[in-house]
Amino acid sequence: MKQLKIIEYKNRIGVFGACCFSPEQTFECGQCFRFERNNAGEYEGIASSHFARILLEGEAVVFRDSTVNEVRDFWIPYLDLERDYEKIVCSFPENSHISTAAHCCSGIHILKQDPWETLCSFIISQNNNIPRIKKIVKSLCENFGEKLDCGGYSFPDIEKIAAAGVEGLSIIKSGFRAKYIIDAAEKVAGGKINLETLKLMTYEQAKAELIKIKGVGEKVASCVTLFGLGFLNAFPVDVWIKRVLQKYYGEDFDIGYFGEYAGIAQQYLFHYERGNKKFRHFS
DNA sequence: GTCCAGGCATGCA
DNA sequence: TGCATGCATGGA
Repeated sequence: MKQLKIIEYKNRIGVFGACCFSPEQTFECGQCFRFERNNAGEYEGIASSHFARILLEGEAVVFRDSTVNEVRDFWIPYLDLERDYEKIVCSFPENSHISTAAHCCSGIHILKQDPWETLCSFIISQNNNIPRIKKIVKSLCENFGEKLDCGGYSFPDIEKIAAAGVEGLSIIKSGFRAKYIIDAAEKVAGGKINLETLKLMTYEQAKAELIKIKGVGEKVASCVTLFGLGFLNAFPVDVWIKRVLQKYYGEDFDIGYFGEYAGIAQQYLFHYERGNKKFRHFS
């Protein structure tokens, strides 16, 4: 655990002492869908019903338009700023592909997102591309969320989505995923699945519960446990990760290879592999 | 027009 | 259990 210092100055709030945090890498690596880079080079967006503008200034993680309380109680946990990521990177197997990826993507933090928001977002992510996932999530919030002082919208309540039904949801154009979102909302709103209780289970138990929801399989469930429930050992395997594993680790890859922080390794590999493709594309 | 996108449900062997 | 196919939508 890192000891952080919060300092307020010129209507900004600076957090000092965090380890290896890059807003760009953290918000561009596909784990959340509501943050964008603005003209000032800050990352701005909404998580649940909290708005922030986030940037780096020297050693500090700086927040504009926030209060000290909000930074301390919401954003520091959300951005996982107290965790010692350097120590975790050192725990990965040396001289492997993960070393390169980790070095390159060392600014990624695993966000502690709201479980319901994460569940919805990753149901939407299936067989979809990131720009359109963002578009659909935005539409979901604008149509069913609450308007906030910043001008944006909160992520919608479970009950509001459950009440909308499949037909009501058609406005967001999520296609065949609408029925999955509604099934998730009904199961959670109806108490069949308690998302907070999942945090107290083992990773395997929590995942098994999530897979009871229609449209939630191994991959989506892994993402929800990793980004929404705090299981850093979760290792979501999607098309990109499959490619990486085959390329660098062979067919007989053992899922336990990266240990208790496999999810962090997964994000390094995912972001690194996607970055490589982009690079090739432009070269 | 065709292909593809942080998958999953379904049907069939 | 393992594999093929359809699925809504929109950008390249």
